[in-house]
Amino acid sequence: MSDHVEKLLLQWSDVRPDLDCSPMGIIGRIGRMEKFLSPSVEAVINSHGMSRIEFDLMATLRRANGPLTPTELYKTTMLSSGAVSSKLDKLVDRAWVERLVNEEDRRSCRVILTEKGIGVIDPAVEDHVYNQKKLLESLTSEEQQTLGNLLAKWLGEHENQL
Amino acid sequence: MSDHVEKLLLQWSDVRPDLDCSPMGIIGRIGRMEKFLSPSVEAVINSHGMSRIEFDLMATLRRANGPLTPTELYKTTMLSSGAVSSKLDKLVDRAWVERLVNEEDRRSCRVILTEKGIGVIDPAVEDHVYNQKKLLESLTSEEQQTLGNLLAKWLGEHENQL
DNA sequence: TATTGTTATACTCTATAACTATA
DNA sequence: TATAGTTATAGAGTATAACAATA
Repeated sequence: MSDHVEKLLLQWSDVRPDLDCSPMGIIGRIGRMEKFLSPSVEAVINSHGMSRIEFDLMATLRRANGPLTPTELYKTTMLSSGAVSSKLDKLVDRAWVERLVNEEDRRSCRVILTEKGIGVIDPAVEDHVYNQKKLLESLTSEEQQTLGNLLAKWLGEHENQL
Repeated sequence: MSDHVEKLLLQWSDVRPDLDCSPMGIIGRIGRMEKFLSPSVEAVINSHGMSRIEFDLMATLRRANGPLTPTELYKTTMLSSGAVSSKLDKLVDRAWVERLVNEEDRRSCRVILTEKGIGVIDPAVEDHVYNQKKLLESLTSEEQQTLGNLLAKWLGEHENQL
């Protein structure tokens, strides 16, 4: 069973035999796997009445198990500060999160999930994880382990370059 | 050296010990690796005076080594037909590609790279591949091989579900 | 009637920076 | 003067479907 990128590499070796295109084999496939995964992940999340970004914010708050500032939120989610602000507005509208005044530094605030918000994000995360599990079933659990470790190794070195 | 997703999994196991979040370890990392790779890939491509989408279209034409219809282009690049149409307009403006009339089916056309276009895409691809190679250097060539094979296996089964 | 490609629309996301209120 | 967060703006991409020309 060959994939799209394999055909692409064959074409390149015909047209530009002087070029070693093997790095495309990995980076091209990472991008392609992302493109295949996204619609499924998005669909599950949307079925819980939220966008993927809103899910990321709520899930970040949930697993932090306590208040976070908008700055902490945009740094861990890799979003811009502006994006976090406007998304928080919409989550506050739905009473899924609250902004608490920070008495120690009144420029800042602390964002928390409401009880209602926890009631929304918990089943969403459960569905999300179940969906992810199904999506990976075409690899054995050993292959999944290996894949996860290789990605973790790469990320460990690149994230720490920041 | 631990990565961001590992910390995230630890947090989940604290807050929701009932949930097996290990699938996040792979899908989360795929998305995160993509987010780290993109800016670098984009920067190299932009330095050749084109957007990533324009690069994808030009590279697709280059390795096809002959004319393609807009339909073939949007299917292989996973873009919408509308996106391809408007991007082709801009590439035609720069005289990097041409639309040839298809005498056999006058609804359709055949898109080709001009000599000028080939002169632009070839060095861009060379730079792109070199950049990708550098980006992967934190993995050994054996690890790269394993990673590519695992991704290819997953994609081979999912792409063929279409 | 179906298909190819183009065009138009509205929507989302992004990046940037101006702005406010505090420190 | 610097920082935290909000707000406003413009640009790029996407999805959708209406549309014209042709089959």
